[in-house]
Amino acid sequence: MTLTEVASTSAEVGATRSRLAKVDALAGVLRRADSADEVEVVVAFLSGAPRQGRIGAGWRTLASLAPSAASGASLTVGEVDDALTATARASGKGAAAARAEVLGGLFARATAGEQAFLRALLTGELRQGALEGVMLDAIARAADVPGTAVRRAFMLSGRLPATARAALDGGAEALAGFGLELHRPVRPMLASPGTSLAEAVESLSPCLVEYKMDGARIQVHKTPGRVSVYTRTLRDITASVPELVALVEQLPCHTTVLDGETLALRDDGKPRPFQETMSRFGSTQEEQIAALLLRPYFFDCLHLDGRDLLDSPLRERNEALRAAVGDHLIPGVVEPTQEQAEELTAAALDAGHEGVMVKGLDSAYAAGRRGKAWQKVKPVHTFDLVVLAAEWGHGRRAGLLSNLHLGARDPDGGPPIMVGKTFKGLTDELLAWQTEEFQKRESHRDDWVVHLEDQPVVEIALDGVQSSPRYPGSIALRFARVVRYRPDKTPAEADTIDALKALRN
DNA sequence: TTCCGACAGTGGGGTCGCAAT
DNA sequence: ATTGCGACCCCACTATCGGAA
Repeated sequence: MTLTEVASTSAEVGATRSRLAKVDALAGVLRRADSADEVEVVVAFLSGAPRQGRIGAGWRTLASLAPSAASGASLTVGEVDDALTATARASGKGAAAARAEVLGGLFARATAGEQAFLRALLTGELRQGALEGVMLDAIARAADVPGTAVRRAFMLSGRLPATARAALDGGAEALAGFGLELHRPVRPMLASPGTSLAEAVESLSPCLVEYKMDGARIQVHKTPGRVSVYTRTLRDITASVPELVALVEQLPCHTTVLDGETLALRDDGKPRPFQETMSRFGSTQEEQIAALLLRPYFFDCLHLDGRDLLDSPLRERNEALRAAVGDHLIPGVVEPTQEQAEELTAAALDAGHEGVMVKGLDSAYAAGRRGKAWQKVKPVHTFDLVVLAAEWGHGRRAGLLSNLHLGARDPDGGPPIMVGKTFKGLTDELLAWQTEEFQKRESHRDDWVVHLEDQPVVEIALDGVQSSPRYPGSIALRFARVVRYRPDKTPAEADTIDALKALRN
């Protein structure tokens, strides 16, 4: 199959807003693939995720290529796939030059339309309104099998191209062949935000409430003599977490798959800031690994000593979990009253954790989905801050002022101190309003930023603050989002940076 | 007819590894 | 030694489509 056909399909998918039409177009191109190998490549390209993963070249590298476009189309998807493999393989001294060489050659053979597609694909900005979810439906359509069968196979294999290959090659039977396999990670179940503790407990009852900790998600597979540890995105990090491996080896079970959170603690038992856990988590250096001990807190069990539990209700998985992990269980309470749920939440916050998770005890493990069966409840802090400037948006926000620069009041009377940015929480209406209003209040601008005088006050919700090497006040907001503008307030009435700093414990 | 689940898009801060300077 | 890029952790929220109620 030619790259042109894939690129034009992407354009076709991007041109319609109808999801059914997107699925039609994608299913069509999958049916026309010449081989099973080609199906994998086409699925990868049109879901925005090349099989090579990240290839070590981003927007900066691509911008430096700037070759002229070929006049005629000649590239096949197989050739492009080979070029990406060669690019990803480059390492060591001269790797950047080698990548530029390969990609430069590839781009020189591509037409203008093909270049645009490749550029979007490699920077992760396909913006065709179809990624994994829509592609799953397209695979089901192309192979004429139920969507649920495709979704399940994807959840278990974690790989979309391999799922598509099985569906188109062997149909429903091949898809049913995917099972939970030890040392092959499944996509983790995700949670959605809950409105309040009372509502979450009420709507999910009978439920389980447990601590929500501020660390990194881990999935652990154990068979006799072997332990593997994976991240939320299914990356294998076994080699960089030896203390977790050693600990799992000692657990009172032979074969298991566990889901949990890992983080580092202070000497007094309280959690270290997320930044410190991440520093340790991301490192592969031995001294760093020895310097800070990661601890696991398990909250789910997908397999125990020969028994698959994915489809079992949480109640049963929780019983298996308790048998499997000993005292490395995350603190929680089964079928609490509202009062007990509140007590647990207070205890979690008091211990320095983020909040709690509320989970329906009758629910199966719906991997890879952000369903309502798991809800997180965290306290929200709101502050009145000053808008210092705004940046022009991209994509569907092109031509609109989007990303706000936020400042806190200086208690000593100086100019506001920048503490972060946000683009979240803005409706189309608000985007349109601020684009017009801010240009009236403009003091000056550069390429991407419009700076304001007569700065408006905006109410911002946030999860907390963290220390920052970037901002002048040495703190930055975590997960800031707009609640509403406060035209009734002046910058002199905004919250101070000291009030924000008080959030740090 | 209305409601709501699922999806994609739009980006935020921080840290690490690695190669180039 | 420092800097910049790329990758990957954590994450909230809105708009939209189309099936469910």
